[in-house]
Amino acid sequence: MENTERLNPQQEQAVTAGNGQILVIAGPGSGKTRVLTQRIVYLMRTMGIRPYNILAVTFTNKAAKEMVTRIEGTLGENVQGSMWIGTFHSVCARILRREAGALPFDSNFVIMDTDDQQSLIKRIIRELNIDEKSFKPNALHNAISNAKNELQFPEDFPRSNYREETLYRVYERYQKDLLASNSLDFDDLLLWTHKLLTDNPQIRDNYRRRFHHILVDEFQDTNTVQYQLLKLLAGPDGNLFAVGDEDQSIYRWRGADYRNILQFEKDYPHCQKILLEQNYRSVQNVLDAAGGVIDRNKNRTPKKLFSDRGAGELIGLYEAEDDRDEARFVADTIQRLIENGNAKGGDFAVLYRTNAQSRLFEDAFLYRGMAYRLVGAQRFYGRREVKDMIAYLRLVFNPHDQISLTRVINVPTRGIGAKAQENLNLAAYESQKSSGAVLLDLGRLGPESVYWPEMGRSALPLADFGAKLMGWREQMNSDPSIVNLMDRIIRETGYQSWLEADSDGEDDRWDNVEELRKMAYEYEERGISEFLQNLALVSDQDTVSENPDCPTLMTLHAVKGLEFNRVFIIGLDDGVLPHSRSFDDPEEMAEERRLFYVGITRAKNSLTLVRAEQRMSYGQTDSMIRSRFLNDIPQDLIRPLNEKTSARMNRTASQRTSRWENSPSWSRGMFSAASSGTSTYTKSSDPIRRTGSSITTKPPAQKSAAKESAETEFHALDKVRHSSWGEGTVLESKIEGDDEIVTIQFKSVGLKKVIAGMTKLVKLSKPIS
DNA sequence: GCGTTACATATTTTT
DNA sequence: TATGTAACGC
Repeated sequence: MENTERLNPQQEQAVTAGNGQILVIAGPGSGKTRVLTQRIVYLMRTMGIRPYNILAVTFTNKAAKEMVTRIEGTLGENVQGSMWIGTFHSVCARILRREAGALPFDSNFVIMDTDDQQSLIKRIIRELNIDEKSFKPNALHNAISNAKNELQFPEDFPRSNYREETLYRVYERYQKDLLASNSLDFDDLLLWTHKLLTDNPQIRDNYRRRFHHILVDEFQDTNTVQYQLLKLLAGPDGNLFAVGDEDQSIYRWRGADYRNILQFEKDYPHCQKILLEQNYRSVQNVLDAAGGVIDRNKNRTPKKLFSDRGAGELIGLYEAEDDRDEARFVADTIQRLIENGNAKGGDFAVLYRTNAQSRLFEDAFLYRGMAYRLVGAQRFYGRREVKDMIAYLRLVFNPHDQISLTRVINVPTRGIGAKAQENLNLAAYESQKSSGAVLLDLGRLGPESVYWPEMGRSALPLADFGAKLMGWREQMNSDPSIVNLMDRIIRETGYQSWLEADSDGEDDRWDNVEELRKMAYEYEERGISEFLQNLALVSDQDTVSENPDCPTLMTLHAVKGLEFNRVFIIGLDDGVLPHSRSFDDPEEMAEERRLFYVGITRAKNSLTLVRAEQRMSYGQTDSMIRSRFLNDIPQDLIRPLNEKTSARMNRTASQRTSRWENSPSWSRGMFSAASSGTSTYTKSSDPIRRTGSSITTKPPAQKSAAKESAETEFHALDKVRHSSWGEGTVLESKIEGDDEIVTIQFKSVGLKKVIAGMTKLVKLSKPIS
């Protein structure tokens, strides 16, 4: 985003708005982050607010980090210690740990992630003898999550029919089990904080007094609890600065409700509403296309995005014969532009509705030997091997953690099967202890343990594992190093060789464990407790390089907040882009539209839309009709790409597939509504979930090409002086948007990132000694 | 326990 | 198609 220029009048108005409630509707690319950070700077510099009195809430760690970087870069002072900037979840976790005295759990609670929740629910279903056919774990999980988002504890949950009664029983048990392991799930963090602040007015008032100014990012994505929390913290007359955009709300299915924006205006009738419509990212054609699509939605603040970047190219539209042709077209186009020297790999993003769509594109890129980056569904922390190691550490830290125990008790397999676990759990239940406690008893006393006889044949392997667990606990207590503990666990369980033997074809699984080991290393000083506490709240995006020099493949959801020079949106077919699951619900259709809108507005200079007449889904070829959303783009902005590309493609013999080689007339005109209108649309285009790596760059050989188009003023190893942090050495400097972000190792305060130009940064001619 | 097979099931995933 | 898993037999 530009930043050397002055704020535009609306931005200025937002930044310098006085006290009270401010609602900033920030269109895509309108300098939202800048307004937010400048606002904080303004509060501190001009209004004299202490950082201690400011709370800024975001949805992602990345956004929080970015804000810290920018604020510190601008102010030239450290605010991280005093100002609270973080995600809803991390802020709540922090509050809960501070106030645990008033809560039914310990301050060192552990946060369960989605997988943990899922397996816990599965176990409960089995234990309560509930019919697994009519109550799917996923559905139950959703029901519980929704209940929590709507501020319902089990006792508040409706029980007016059999179904609800069953849900209630699972929910109640689920909550009980979580507390028994001193664990909270993501939703609990918000729910318990809400309860804490509601039940304890004096605690609530403490926080109200502290947070004079509350700022929220991505306000359209708040759910009920989150919005209620904000209101609790701000109070009826508080200073609440909310930035959002109804049009970019794409997480409805997770409880997000963009109508909180409307609600905000009702709840705070005196609020100031400011509209940011000037776009600094895209050319006007892209914005007009986006406007055409989004204007059809109701319940929104009408906006007219404008840009001074010129009209730019027309929006390309390619109607492929089938999905392979679709991938082929995109890969060829990208390859051509790169080879011509007209673009760099990093300029491109290929966006799609569902992860399954990435497959053909991966094939196409691999076939051409082109590097690409896949931002995938499978998260780093969701990987089995990573989760296993975390579960081990959690179990050592807290042997009563039943969920972790269940996860690793027989991984790698050590002769503790279903029967043995049953015995163990039963004995625990009967003696009113946790399974972990019984296990430790067996480990310590062996055959002398009172539990030994009832374990039957499984006594030995159980005692053996118990003894190991005991050893690890001793290790943890005598040696604070997490890495040493991890290494010992790996050694004594033979985890590495088991993993390597077990993983068929997947070569990078051990790498993931090593990656976790690295992360643990960073926590050596803070200790295992903090490591475990933070683990679930850390997103893996933080560990990934920002701009690789290659095209990125990702879902429309994942691209939110990013921008690319050239964007391809693929799969513009009814049933894929408005996804067929959304057909019967107008709200869902509106969200599909927003999703498309978000995709379009990622493009800075060039946007190409692609669809396919036929697609393969579940081994079946379906005829598709063009997405209804295409009709909402002003038609004079669209340039059909078919004929041209067809001519070129016929010359590229080596890349043909036999399929379209013989195809009679695959090249269609721009609007093939007539031909496709006759085709039958068969419903299922539901894709399959890919289990891939979270964020992968392939082929690895081309992974880390060092580039940076624009020239940086500072370079690695430059010695510099900063107005308040003193002297330091530049480690890295790179252009992000229009900012130059300089990473500096300061003698006084260590590693910091600074925005050149925002702060006085003087190059020292002579090296500092 | 482990390996096989049959079977249903298949958006999106900030924390 | 392709994947995760439940059920079965060794």
